[in-house]
Amino acid sequence: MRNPEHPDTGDIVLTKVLSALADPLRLGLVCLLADGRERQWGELDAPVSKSTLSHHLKTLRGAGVTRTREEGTRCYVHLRADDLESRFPGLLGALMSAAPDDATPVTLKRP
Amino acid sequence: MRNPEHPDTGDIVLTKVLSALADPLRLGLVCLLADGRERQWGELDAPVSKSTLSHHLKTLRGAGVTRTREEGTRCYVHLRADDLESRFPGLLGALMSAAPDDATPVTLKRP
DNA sequence: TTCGATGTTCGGCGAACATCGAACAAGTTA
DNA sequence: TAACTTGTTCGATGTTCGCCGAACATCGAA
Repeated sequence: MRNPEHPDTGDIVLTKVLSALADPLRLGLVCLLADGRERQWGELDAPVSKSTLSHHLKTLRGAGVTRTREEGTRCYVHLRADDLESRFPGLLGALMSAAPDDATPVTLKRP
Repeated sequence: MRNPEHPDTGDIVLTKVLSALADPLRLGLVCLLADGRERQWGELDAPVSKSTLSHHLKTLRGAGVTRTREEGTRCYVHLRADDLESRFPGLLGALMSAAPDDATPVTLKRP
């Protein structure tokens, strides 16, 4: 992730957001991040390989759903809740209240 | 459409709805239907072939977004707004307020 | 400087998808 | 009955997607 590409808030495209959230695993990631806390890659316990997880996080990032911050070799990710709320008012809340049923559960590795 | 398959309201899956709505053309169809009126297929003016339109409408139907009714050789389609609202409160409204920017415009033939 | 940890990118695979034209099925109408 | 209208289904084609392992790049620590 040499150049983490994050779309500006105004450039977030609805269909891309929907595509990003249409995958159960990515929806699970968003559910986990919905508490607003920033997480490090390594904390995330998802049932896919490292490279696949990287791809999914890239997809979320490219759609404007999450924002990634680098610190040394580590990456931290958090939900762009405020940006999404201002671009698509009410959408995130509506999704989160129904999402847990369909999302692939993503948890945190033991502290 | 020998057997129009419509999922029960309780069986509507969020990720399928999001997938269905992640396509600009299908989003455009939903925008057109958002006024709650029932439309006949022939009324829909979309920039794709007949068979492709049929496929898209089948996708929406299968996801539980629309409901199709047959009458003779004609088919009428309408948005399952109430069902979606009860299953995912607020979702449709949040989508519709931002959708027109990204959706492929679908209009009605000769008004 | 060498090693280990952390992510990214690449190549490849099978599955799913979007699209079209053509053929088909089922009613309506002449 | 024959012709027309309406929508579905069937191949075929090219694209995208999700997934993996392997190779690579980068940084911090020993």
